Amino acid sequence: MRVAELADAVGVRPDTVRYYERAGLLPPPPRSASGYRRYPAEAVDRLRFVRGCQKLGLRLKEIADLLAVRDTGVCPCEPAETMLHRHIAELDAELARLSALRAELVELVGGLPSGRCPELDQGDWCPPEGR
Amino acid sequence: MRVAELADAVGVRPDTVRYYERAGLLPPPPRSASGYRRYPAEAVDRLRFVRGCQKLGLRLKEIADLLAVRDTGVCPCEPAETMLHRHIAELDAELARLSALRAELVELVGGLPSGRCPELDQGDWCPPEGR
DNA sequence: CTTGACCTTGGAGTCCGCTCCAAGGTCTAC
DNA sequence: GTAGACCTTGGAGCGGACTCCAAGGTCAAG
Repeated sequence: MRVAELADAVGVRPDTVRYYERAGLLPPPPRSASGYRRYPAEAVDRLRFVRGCQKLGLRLKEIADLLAVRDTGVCPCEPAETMLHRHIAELDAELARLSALRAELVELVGGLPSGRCPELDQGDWCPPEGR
Repeated sequence: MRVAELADAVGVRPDTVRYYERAGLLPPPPRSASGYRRYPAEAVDRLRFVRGCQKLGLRLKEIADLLAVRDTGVCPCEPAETMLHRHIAELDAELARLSALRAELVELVGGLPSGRCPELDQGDWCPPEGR
């Protein structure tokens, strides 16, 4: 299959497929006589693996590491587990941060219409009045 | 005050202050005879306003918009309220997304050690076995 | 045989908020 | 008067994952 066919099969753009190749996620495929990339059917699986991992929040570098293990013929479950545990911890931290931020924003806008402009901990909302 | 003094007063780097100036968040200050930036005391307030807004998750462009209103002498509460409401909605969406992702990861790692490698919705975890 | 859709490449641009650099000038304390 | 800490500028680099470009080559349909 050509690059656009592979891309279509997984719902990405041809540029993205070529980018993954440059990034080392997809092996350079064989070429037709005229230099076109000709992908074997397994390329679809591999590309789907990449997209699946991305949906889980893994970065391309991490996916590349998993694929490197997978390419030795070993299931990358073990490194994946460590990786996913770390990601869960990161998510927890991010969720806590965003929740706290949300609470702060809600409190702030809750006070806004009531009358006077608030002051942030630092920095006046209102312009200095002619001082 | 000099740029490093202003920066120290608010806990940022001199480069950041100059960056904010280039970005239109801080007005170009008067210069000393030798070309050094000489900030008036009010610059501290303005810089603190910027950092306070950033802590709330506003982007520099948005802060610039608020400051543009503030610079007309009007309190930017009204645009800020609209902006903050939008940010709360964005936070809600992001919190929902991350929560769902976390649940998915937890489910996935929960099943991992039990025995066999899972398959993602798309893309095998395990390498193709000699097919 | 022409049209138009595909393909190739390397490199640049995007967003965001810095952060760092080099090469030069200035200011302060001793 | 000199060391060393500051200041100036424009521009590049970073991270992350693309996305787009130009200039050229290829291929299938009509």
